[in-house]
Amino acid sequence: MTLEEVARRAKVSTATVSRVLNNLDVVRESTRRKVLQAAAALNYHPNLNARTLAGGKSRSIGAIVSNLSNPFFVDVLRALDAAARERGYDVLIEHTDYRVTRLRAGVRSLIGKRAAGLALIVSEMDPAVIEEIRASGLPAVYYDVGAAGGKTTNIRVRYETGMQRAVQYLYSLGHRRMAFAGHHAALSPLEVRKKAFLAAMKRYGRQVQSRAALSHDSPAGGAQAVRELLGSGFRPTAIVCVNDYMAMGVLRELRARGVAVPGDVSVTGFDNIELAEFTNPALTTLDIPRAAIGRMALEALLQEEGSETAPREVLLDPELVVRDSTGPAR
Amino acid sequence: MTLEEVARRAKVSTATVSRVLNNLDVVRESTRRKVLQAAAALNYHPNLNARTLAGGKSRSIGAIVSNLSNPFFVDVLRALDAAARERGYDVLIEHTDYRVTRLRAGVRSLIGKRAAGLALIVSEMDPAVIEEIRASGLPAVYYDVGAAGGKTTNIRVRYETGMQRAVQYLYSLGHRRMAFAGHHAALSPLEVRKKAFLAAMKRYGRQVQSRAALSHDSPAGGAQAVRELLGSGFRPTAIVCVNDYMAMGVLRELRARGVAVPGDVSVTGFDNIELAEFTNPALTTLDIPRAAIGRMALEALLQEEGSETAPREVLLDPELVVRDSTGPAR
DNA sequence: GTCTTCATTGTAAGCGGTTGCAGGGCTGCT
DNA sequence: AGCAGCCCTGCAACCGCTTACAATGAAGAC
Repeated sequence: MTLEEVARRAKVSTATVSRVLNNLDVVRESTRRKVLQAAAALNYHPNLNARTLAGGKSRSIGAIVSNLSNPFFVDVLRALDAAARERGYDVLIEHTDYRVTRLRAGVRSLIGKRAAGLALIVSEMDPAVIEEIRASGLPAVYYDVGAAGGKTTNIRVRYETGMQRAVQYLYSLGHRRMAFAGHHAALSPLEVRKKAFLAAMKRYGRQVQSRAALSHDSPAGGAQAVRELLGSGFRPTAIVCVNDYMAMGVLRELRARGVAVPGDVSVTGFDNIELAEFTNPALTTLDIPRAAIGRMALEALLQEEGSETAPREVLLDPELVVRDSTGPAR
Repeated sequence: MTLEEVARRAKVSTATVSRVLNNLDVVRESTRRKVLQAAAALNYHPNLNARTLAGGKSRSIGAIVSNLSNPFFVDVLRALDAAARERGYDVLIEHTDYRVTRLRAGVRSLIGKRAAGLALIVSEMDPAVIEEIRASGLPAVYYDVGAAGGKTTNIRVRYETGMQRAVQYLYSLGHRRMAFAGHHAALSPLEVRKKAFLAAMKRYGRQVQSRAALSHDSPAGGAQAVRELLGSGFRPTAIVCVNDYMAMGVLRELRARGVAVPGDVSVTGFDNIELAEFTNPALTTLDIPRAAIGRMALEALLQEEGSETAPREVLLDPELVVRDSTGPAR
């Protein structure tokens, strides 16, 4: 089915059909109905590829996340999607599984599809990719990984602040041996979180001991990290996790080993995903406003388009949410 | 950047550039290099819209799921994506939040983008949508909601079998008062699962009592269902959940009310998502081969394309996975 | 009744690629 | 030297839709 066939059937020109389909009000009501009827009768679906080609602009924005299985990313995505939908855009979702090659491929694909803007909510990054995006001229917003110049907005979370809050809280509960359970990601924010953790530890100097174990971003990875941690002989009284998703595995593994939480070991997460409230015990964590991030990302992208003054940099402070996975050190 | 600019810079025709970019081996090596160099220098990204328009065929397949927050859907999506990627396709992800209007919109969008095929992994459905897809002529695969005719493949899970296994297992543990915690979905498979549960119950006739509570698909919804269930005075010794995702909320709410699992009440889930293993207690559930579903969906779509004989109907049997959330009735 | 104006609709030139067909340059053969 | 034949390229039509501009006809102005 093409525009032309519809036009033929409605006995009008393709231009008119196009006008009707795009709600240009210049069309006479009777003509409009005729066209709509013809389109319906033919089960006509406008070719969106042709549309954006001819129109020059696209109504979709591209979003790339690292891991669709980690609810954090999905939450941001959903907010982004909802906001986009409100403005008449749809979003093309791409995911990388933390691999830079896939990041690059995703970006290329999105640019190739001529997305109206790019949202990179990823932990891995590569300068070349940033440069490629900049050169493409597309408005972009980066979460955590900073990028400068061009139509770029950065949304970042002050992990140092967050980690400090967590560590300080644990310290105040008497914890002096703390471990970090994270995962390898080419760059921030995981690296950042780990560094933030170490920095927070450093403030206490010799008073506290710490140690870090890295695995992959999943509950299984969290469990693995615990095994590594405990296997090493280091006996932490608290484990700070890079995120809630991994923390779920940390909790399970501790339980499996007969370690009571928070009796023997306290555990904290990061992100405050919905599930953090449903673990047993409920997880103490640091809240990041995921919905706001998604919304802001979209705003930023469309604003750039309108060339209004967009906030080039947004900073968010994680809030400590105390639940049941933390308690006084034994 | 357009093909033409690259051509100009490389001092060749657009046809040649196109050939190079598409790896048509007829091009002389030296020319090829020249073109590639020009393209790189210009940070050229082929316009995929123009490409599919001109080429007539697209390299992306569309996938629609009901709820991105429910890991079940994400798991099949990932498998689908991986399989697609292997064949040189990418997948356009659409999600509906269980709303038929969004389903319809998603399908239209996907057809408009001229996806090479459609995978509908959704719980809600509408005959009109099925008809629209059929009329579009696109190969499609449906998970659970059956559709007939056209280039259609159905993948379905024998919920009756699964539910029977769960109920029978619970029955053998002495349970006689069982409840079902599910959620409203316009159609299958939720309705199907509920019906399957009721059917399984019916086999025991008067010997067992049952009751169902419906909320929305989330841990919070599961908690809500428990509140409704217990608030009604019905005191089940076992709660069968429509899926693991909701079961997580069921577990939490029971705990919050001081109900021991499985001491006082046994709980079963459905799907066997990764997290089922990480709940406390670990969840007894019914396994559905999500990865296989994703893979099969893709195979089916591409097979249709090649017009080979594709299995029109695939049936899967859920396996009972016993963990720690079930035990003898009190 | 004639001319201007406005509301509608049509014409046709792209948008950025792909691809069938034609053509130019070389090679090898007689 | 002359010619067939193969490589490699270029030409140009077309994919389906948007949109600037032209054209049509009816209504209003004088």
